[in-house]
Amino acid sequence: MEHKRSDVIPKAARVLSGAAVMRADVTKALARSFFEEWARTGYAGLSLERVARAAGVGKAALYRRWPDKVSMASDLLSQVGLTMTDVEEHGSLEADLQAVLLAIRRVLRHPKVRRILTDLHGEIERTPALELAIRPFQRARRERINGLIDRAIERREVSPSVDREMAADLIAAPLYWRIAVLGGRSDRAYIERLARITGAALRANQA
Amino acid sequence: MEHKRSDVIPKAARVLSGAAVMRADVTKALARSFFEEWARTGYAGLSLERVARAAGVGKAALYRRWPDKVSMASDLLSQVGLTMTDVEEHGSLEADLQAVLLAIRRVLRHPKVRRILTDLHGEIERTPALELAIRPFQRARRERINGLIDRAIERREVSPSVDREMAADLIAAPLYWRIAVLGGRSDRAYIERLARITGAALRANQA
DNA sequence: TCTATGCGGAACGCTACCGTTCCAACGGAA
DNA sequence: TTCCGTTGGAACGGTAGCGTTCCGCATAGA
Repeated sequence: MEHKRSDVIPKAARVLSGAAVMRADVTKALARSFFEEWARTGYAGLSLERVARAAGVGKAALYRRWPDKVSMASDLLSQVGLTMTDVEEHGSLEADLQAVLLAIRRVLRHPKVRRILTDLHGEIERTPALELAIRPFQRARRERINGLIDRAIERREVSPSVDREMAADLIAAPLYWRIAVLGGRSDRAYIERLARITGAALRANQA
Repeated sequence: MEHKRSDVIPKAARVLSGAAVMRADVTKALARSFFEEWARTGYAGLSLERVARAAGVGKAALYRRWPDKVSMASDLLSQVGLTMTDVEEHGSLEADLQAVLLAIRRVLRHPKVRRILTDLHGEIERTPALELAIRPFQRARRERINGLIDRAIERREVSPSVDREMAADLIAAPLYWRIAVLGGRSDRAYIERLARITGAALRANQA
């Protein structure tokens, strides 16, 4: 937060120094090993000493970049690319839904992402600073779903008085529950049917 | 598992001993403080030393009952009452749904339950033994939903070829997501609308 | 009353992580 | 080529939990 990387290494240092800048490969190795350890041990069990060791890096190099665990987590999370390029328009509510569900599944399929995400959801109540770090992700998902609903309203597939908040819950929750919480499978047929049924729910969703 | 309380204190000891049995009030204090600490620090950060201290009890008293953390957690979880008395029949699919949703909300409203549950879902991937301990709860929820669907089929409200697995996901997930993951509210109106919309989804759910 | 056992409390040795500090060595910009 | 900050590595004192062991006391059944 107040100790982002840019604070630790003021620009002046890069410009004025007649010598080395912090090595990008070391930073990358630390970030990689941070998420690796997070998935393995959970946030609470995460040891910065082990992170540095696993990265093949001295502890000093880590503490020179981030002052503590929560700053490191927030900073790294905020740098994860929001690969939200798709503004899908697939012709119908069900087709749009299926595209969104497939996108969610694509993310939740990575075991590391799945573990970090469930762990994060439990940890946020204990470490509120982490909530700020995932706000952008929540907003991104929300906007994506809002776009989907806007198009459905234009097509007169759902009522303009639809409850968007509930719609967001209806779309994201069942798949998250199935994959991340229950550890279950979700093949193509499951996604297709879930899209169809969620579509029916949204058509019935009006204030 | 292999170290349940009944193993640690064989019946013979109670019968043959000319003296004291382990005190129930101490056991109860330990159980209480175990869940308290769990909600506060998370499973990974849970220290048995702190549990004993908070219970006003010596560490020896704790280790005399359970050999380690995971045994204690499994044993205590298995003793939590499954308050599943209600076999609700409320006349319609939507009314039954609303009753189930209200029951779920009643559980998730307790902050301690909510914290332990989200923490548990994250921890299970790391500590598979915990999964066995919550199987009974999952089964109970599943049977409850199965009963609801059976009645809906009898009333010809949903197709007999309904996908029960998906139905279970559709019913439980959105409310869990909203309350436990997002930390959001869920007033009476929300529950009523969610019941109505979920009903529409189930009516559309057929193979 | 006698007696066996659980009781709280304290201490044991061990391991691990924190956050800091020092060092000699390396390497890129001027 | 010079020079200066980053590098990996090691060590620091401090905190904390684990799982065990030992006390002297309290207690409840025979």
